[in-house]
Amino acid sequence: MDTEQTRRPTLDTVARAVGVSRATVSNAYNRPNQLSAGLRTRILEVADRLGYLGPDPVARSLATRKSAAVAFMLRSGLSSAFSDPALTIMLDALAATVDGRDHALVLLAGNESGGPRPDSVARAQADVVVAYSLPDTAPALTAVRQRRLPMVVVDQPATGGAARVELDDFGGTQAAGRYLTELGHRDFGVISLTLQPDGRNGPAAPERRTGSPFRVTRERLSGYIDALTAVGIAPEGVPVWEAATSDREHGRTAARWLLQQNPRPTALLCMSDELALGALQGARDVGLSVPQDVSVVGFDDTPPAGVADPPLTTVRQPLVEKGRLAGELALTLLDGGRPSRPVRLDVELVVRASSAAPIR
Amino acid sequence: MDTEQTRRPTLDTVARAVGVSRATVSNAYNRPNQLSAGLRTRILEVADRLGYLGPDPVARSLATRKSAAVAFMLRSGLSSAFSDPALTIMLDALAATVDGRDHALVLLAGNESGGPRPDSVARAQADVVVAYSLPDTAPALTAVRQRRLPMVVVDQPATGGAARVELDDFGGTQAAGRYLTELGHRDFGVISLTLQPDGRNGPAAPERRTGSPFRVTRERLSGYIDALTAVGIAPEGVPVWEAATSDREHGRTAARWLLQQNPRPTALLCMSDELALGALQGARDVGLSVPQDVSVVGFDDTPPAGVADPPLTTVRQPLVEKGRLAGELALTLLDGGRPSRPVRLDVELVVRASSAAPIR
DNA sequence: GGACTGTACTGAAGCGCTTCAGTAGAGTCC
DNA sequence: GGACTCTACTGAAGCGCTTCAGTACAGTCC
Repeated sequence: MDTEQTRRPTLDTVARAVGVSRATVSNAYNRPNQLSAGLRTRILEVADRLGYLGPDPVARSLATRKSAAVAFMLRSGLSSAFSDPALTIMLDALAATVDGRDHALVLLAGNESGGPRPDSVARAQADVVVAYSLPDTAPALTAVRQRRLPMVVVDQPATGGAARVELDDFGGTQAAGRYLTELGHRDFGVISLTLQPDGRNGPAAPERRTGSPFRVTRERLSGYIDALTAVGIAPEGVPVWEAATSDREHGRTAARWLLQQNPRPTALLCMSDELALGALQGARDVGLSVPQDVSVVGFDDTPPAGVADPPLTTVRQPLVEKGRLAGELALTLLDGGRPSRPVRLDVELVVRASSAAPIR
Repeated sequence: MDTEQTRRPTLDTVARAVGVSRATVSNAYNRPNQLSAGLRTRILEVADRLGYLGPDPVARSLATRKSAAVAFMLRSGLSSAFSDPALTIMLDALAATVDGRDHALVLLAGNESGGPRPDSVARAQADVVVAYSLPDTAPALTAVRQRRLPMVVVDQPATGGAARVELDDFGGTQAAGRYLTELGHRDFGVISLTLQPDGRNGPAAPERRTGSPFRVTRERLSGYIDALTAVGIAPEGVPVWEAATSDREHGRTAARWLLQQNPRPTALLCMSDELALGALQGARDVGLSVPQDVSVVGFDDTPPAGVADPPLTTVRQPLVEKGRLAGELALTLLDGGRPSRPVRLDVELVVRASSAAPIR
């Protein structure tokens, strides 16, 4: 007898209590115009009295094949969503766009392989997924495709009908590189984002630099290299440090190593502001001053770049715009819209005090 | 005929193809030891060939009543999770703790009422929920209780068996206030976090200051007031500005108004670093310098506080520890553990250059 | 060689909901 | 007053999976 008390009420409980069919109770919640206002009120009252909270989300999802959530696939741990400024700003804009759509945001953590495990994708309850800067080879991408979930990809090549927003990464680093060569720099060091999805951290031999599955890394590297070869610098001679993650600690380590090379670089080309900010510290560690002894350029133009000491010369990318666009594309797909042509965003070189002509 | 081709394969499809029962296919995925290794391999092969991705997450959730997700209830929009430094740092630590548990993180956006709408809570697919600094009266809390989901609350009173982690907010602001009175300050202005859940922004009359449903605001205000009354200052005479959200823009506006009051405060007591950072700018706006003309203290000790100009005197709270603890409590509840006694974290006054004795 | 024990697998009953094709009955129309 | 249309509601078939109580059968034991 008492078991009815302890079990959570369901549609059925309410239907029985009111003396109508289950379908009618369902309609009371989902299609108010399918029943008389009076009955509806009565149903809702009884439901309330019984402590029934409305249709169970999971059961509803099963029946409707919708889950009212947007999934976001991260390249690494959940934590990166809250600690990497470039990602945070983008997610912020994405969230703000998707907000008010009554969809929750599901964050899918990635691991070393670059992106979430396929089974956590298979398991995720979402109607649309946004992938951000995963390696082209990420198993997670295949999993999404197999589930036939609509997807928008950011900063990576589109695969099989995904909507895409991307950046002129190449143009950005090329501009930064050219700016430095024009200042007269000839000895460079590169602090790179991950080149290969094996979590390595350290100097990257030339073999490792080609065919990176990370579009962003690939493009940014090509842009820098392009600018250097344009003035006759041989790419193989340029030392590259590959940072396992984009944070200051890795940038610092990288800079310390690069500034020990011979010839010592007079300019450090970084692939993110966080790395560049770390490089600033690294230079200080080895007793060099920026920009007198060494110039440092970053990428992203996140807020810390502007207030760094010295303020960072960097390539500005429209992070907010990127997030907003990704959000809008996700909403379009959610409504059954077809993915439009890839959207490409422009970048802009922002010159500040961390760069100067080399001392002859 | 062809419809079989276009429909997504299910457990049944695979079972039929292999010629075994559905239960056996289910076992192949969930309880490998319940069938022979050979059969299992065969099933997995066929599944793979058919493009079957493994049990559908929603159906599985319905059958098991588990969803492999942790929900986080935000007081305001999704976006605050990525833009408020104090929140970001805590979430980062929480995420890092929960990570590797194969649970996704579901972010539930709040609205003006303070926290998510009850129906979005009712709809959320999660096994445990973490509530952060919601008003005591938040409908979302009731909804969680009705769903009988385990909950851990952070920075708010526990209700009905929730696990809790909280801060010595009172002690923190009391210490900050006392420090300033000891320096000789007697004229104060307070920049407060939201007092009442109606989204108001502006000067807060004394009626509005009592009985705030926000524990954090309540405690921090009491701490400040306590320190002031201790030296004979009447609380009603202290101007308080209530900021609708904790960001710099609001802090700036608040400071401009407070510094126009008569007598002009010689110290601004802020309830967050973001507000204090804005107050720094606000003081500058009206031609006052910090700390010569006016002292400013914050709360949180987020990274920007340390690098502000001038660096901010503030109350440090262990944000990382807070997030980590919340994560661990969530994991405990997830495993069916009972909530332990509330955990209370200590704070510490960090004196930097934004505060000084008033000029006589 | 009969009783017992595993092992490997199956059938069927849910999990809680949505939705579609109806049906009953009241109202409208000429 | 018969044909038609609405409105308000119901019955039942899923959605795709897990799980529990079996069953069948081979192996072990004395």
